[in-house]
Amino acid sequence: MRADARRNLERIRAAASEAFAEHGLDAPLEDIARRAGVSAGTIYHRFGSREGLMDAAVSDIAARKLDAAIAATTGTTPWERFESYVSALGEVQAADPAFNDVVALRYPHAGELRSVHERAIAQAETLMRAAQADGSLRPDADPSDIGRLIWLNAQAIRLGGDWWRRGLGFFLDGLSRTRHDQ
Amino acid sequence: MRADARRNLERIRAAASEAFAEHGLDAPLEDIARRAGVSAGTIYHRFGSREGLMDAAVSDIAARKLDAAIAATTGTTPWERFESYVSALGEVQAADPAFNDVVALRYPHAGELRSVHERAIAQAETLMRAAQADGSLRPDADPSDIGRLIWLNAQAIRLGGDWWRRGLGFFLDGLSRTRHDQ
DNA sequence: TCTCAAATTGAGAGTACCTCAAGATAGCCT
DNA sequence: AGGCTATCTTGAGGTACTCTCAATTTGAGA
Repeated sequence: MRADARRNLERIRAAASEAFAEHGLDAPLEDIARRAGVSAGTIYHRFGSREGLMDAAVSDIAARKLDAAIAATTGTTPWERFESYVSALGEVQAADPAFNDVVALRYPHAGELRSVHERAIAQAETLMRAAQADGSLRPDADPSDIGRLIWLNAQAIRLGGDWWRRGLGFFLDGLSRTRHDQ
Repeated sequence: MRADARRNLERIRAAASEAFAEHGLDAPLEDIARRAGVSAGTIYHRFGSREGLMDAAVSDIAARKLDAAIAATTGTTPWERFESYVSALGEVQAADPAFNDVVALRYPHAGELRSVHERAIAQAETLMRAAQADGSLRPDADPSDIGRLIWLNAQAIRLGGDWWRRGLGFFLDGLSRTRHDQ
């Protein structure tokens, strides 16, 4: 790759990271092109598509943020770990609109982002199964439910504000085993 | 109003009702104009804005559907009535994308639609307070939570499929008092 | 310095929103 | 019946965005 091309590639990547972090993955490519001092055509030439740019600009950061959420998971019981992970993930989502869009799989054709999404869900499924085996999570919940719950939580986060924490709380209470013992 | 104008108005209203019912309130106005055999400009001249058209084409139907959901509410206990209403509303939302958009307040500037939305939420709040007074709904839930819960449920319905019923079930279980007695 | 592969541009086609000046016409009035 | 005008409709045009591609510019090796 020519030196000027490499330079532009980096500037585009940097501009895209900023724009996506500020406005989520919907940020107009024309804005990104302007910030990078190139024309929109250059972005398509380099990255092929909007999804290609997102993969290049966001997937590393997103993967690291997911790792951070996994690492932030605490708790002594399986249920606590499950709850802790989903909440920690939500906090990261709330702090970064682009990451929230990744978790919500807003752009399913961005392959790298899709991997991050899938890993986020898989982690939740693992913790969910453990909590279920332990008896602290209702047995009639299916692991496939957790992907949808996380998607829904992403929508609540998109709403803005803090309410999502309450909403998630209700959801988690609904998933817990306790009330079904009756 | 001139006879030709009245004729066009009716055709536009009919085309809009159809298009909105099929595709939700996002249906392109240009499609509606084509179906009605007029140009898009005519719609703006008549209805002022997209919101004006939605009010004219959808609010009556939406109000009637809301009435039907309220009427479909059954149950002997306050909790049952609350649960029944939210579910019945969801069924109507799932059957009509435009009504779902009304409930979700996708277009807050459409005044008539906003009224329907507000009435839908107010009804839920009333039933919620009754269930709370009765002790069957957790006391730390706030009536303002129900508007958000219904909004979230509308997003789940927009996802498509049947899953929303499960999601709503988890939510309602989370709202119920039982597990908090411990 | 010359050359050409690589890189970039910007115009253009497509989608949708909304506006407005100009042209078409319904229907009252004579 | 025919003319007049207020009413109505049109379609082109501006905005914002996506994506493509032919034409042009430029880096850097020979």
